[in-house]
Amino acid sequence: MDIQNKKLTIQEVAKATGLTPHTLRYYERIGLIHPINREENTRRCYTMDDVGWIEFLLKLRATGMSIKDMQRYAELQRQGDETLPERVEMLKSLRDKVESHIEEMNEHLKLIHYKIDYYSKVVEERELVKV
Amino acid sequence: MDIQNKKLTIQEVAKATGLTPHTLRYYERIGLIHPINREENTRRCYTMDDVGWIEFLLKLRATGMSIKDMQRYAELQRQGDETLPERVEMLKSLRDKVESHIEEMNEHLKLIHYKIDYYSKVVEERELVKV
DNA sequence: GCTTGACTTAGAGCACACTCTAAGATGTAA
DNA sequence: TTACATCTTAGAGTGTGCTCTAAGTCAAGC
Repeated sequence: MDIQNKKLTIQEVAKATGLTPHTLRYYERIGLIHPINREENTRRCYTMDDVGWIEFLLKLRATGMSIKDMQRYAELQRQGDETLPERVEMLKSLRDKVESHIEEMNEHLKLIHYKIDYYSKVVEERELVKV
Repeated sequence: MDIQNKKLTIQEVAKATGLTPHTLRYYERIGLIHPINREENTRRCYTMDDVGWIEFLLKLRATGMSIKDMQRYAELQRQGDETLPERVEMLKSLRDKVESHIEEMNEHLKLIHYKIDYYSKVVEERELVKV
């Protein structure tokens, strides 16, 4: 069988994505994932495309996008190419948010470095006094 | 009155820090802030030092430190200089977490940039076909 | 003196994002 | 065939971090 057409069980997708079967069904229920095909029986049969989409979702999630916004994005995706401009706008807004978040983290990092250095020196001096 | 010794009401601290009075009381209740002095009556009287501590807390929070860890840090801070080594360890662990978080965000940012470019080109081509 | 508004507390309620339970159906191995 | 694991659903429960409510006290302005 073509590896691209390989069908996967919910367990296999869970293992591949790091999500639990519970969470995969939850994401489908709330519309983050389109209704997965059921082949032969009532059980879900995922494709590699589905896994790709879930991995993209996880990246959106990791950047701090809310479920609400991911639902909107998923809905647009299902509506087809007509919605590309709106999706680009969403991605641009996300890009700006992530960029300013990174800037903020870099600022906080400076303070953390400063505190580590300063406190380390104080500890050193206290050690010297003891000896 | 010396500006450093200026006493502040909960409203003033709320305005200065961006937290609400509710949240300020909550943070005190759970030990993120030491019990604030009550002068003349039962009402809280904050000092500039208190505001400085709260601002530091907000930076810890912004880096994703949990309330539980902030409680631990606050407790150590109140115990004095003996706990400096443990606080340095906490800060080092936070530094590592923030650094790898920033790295991850930069990776995600690349994908977002790529998608924006790719989709923008697709949209452009669709526009050309229409005209 | 009275109203208005800010303060106090303990504790309830909320939004988010899962995470799990219960009860039943179905597939797989011995 | 029997046992057991895994699947299904709807819906309840959980952890985190607030956020608000209720009921009462207090102080300042009209």
